[in-house]
Amino acid sequence: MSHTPGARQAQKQRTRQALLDAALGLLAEQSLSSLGLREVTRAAGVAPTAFYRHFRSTADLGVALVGEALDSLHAMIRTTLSPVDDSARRITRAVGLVAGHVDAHPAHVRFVARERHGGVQPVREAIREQLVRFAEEVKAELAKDPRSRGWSDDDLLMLAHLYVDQMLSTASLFLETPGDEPLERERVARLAARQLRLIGTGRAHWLD
Amino acid sequence: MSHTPGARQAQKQRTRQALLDAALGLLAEQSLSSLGLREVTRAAGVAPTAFYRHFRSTADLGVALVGEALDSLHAMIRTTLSPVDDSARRITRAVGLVAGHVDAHPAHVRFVARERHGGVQPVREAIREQLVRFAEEVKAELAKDPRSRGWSDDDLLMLAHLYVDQMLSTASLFLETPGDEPLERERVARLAARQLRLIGTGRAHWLD
DNA sequence: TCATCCAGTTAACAACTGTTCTCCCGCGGT
DNA sequence: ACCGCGGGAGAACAGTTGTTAACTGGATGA
Repeated sequence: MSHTPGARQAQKQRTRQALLDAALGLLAEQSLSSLGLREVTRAAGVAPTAFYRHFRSTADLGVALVGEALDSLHAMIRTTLSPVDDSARRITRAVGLVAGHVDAHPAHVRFVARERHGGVQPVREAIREQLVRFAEEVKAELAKDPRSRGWSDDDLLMLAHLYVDQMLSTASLFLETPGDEPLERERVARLAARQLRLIGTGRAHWLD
Repeated sequence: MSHTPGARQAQKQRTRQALLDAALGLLAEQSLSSLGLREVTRAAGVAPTAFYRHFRSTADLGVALVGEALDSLHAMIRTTLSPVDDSARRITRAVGLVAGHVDAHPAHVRFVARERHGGVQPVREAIREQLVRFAEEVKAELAKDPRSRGWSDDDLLMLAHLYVDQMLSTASLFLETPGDEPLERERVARLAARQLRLIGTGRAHWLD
């Protein structure tokens, strides 16, 4: 019907996205290593064999999901980053950003937390690689802070990893608390804020 | 009375242990949610139907594994606990204990790290419950320290959770570094030591 | 306009899964 | 010495799995 260039590839990427979305949905209640090829195609509404047009295996699909999930995390890290200091107001703002991201992309957060130590090696490596990149980005931002004067590169990277791990841990904690329990959410938020404050305190006196 | 040392029940627990060990071995390269009943019995050298004499499902077996794995972690936490202070010597000792435990029980560490956020809800809850118990134990030990004077119970628990998470993170990091790379191991050990030192520094100035 | 390409389909394969029933046989209590 | 309990084996069940092959039909490029 339409000779518009790209309608072909557009449809292909559409079903590819349908497969990714279907998989992400199914991964809410299982791990990637138990995700079946047919299961995914069934949920996506396509024939089993169509899967091979996009991915070699479910592990391959998992690696693609890592990119998707970490892209959304990337945006949050950026916004969480700029105000990295100990001011109580900014810490609570950072925790709020994490909470908001968990609300906006719960499946992505769950996927990363679950498969970071999961049973599929290529996916583990892909996640680790991305988290290292994040830590380096955080380190670069920390280096700009006047408070980092006198810090070695290694120590800055160490602190960056600590922040990244803490953020992921907090996100996973938010994920586990049901959304209809605002008082529990507040408890988690205050716990995370205090942990960030303690790390910040350690940072302030690191060179003593 | 059923206090009979019975060769009967002894054999039963023997095959039960064989199932647990076989499962733990298989879980080195996959997640619990993809672990098959027949797969386990095959590796254990028993008939598939024998499985039901001990567990209702693989998820049930997973919960049993949590107990086993966390028992071994428990012992390490205890020994790591007593010298919780900032002396560089004791920190490196604690890190060494973690490294030693990973060497002694790699499968247990891997299982806990993997299934803590894994796809089987009952197992996740069992792990979380045990980790909460650990944190409370750590908190109790921290409370004995004269340095904790003036700390609120909530803050002590917060710090305890931070220590537990940090220990698990370190253990998982050791697990991922191949054992035949002593220089990489040393790098991980020093990273963990510095992170502990930073937390300890924050602790020392918490009440400022 | 027409031949080509290629995402998606249908059909079929052997292999594997969890679960039920039936049977076996050695230990434990009497 | 006997019988019953119960851990384990064996066979069979209907479903599901990943993967290959041959096919269809609409978009694509000359």
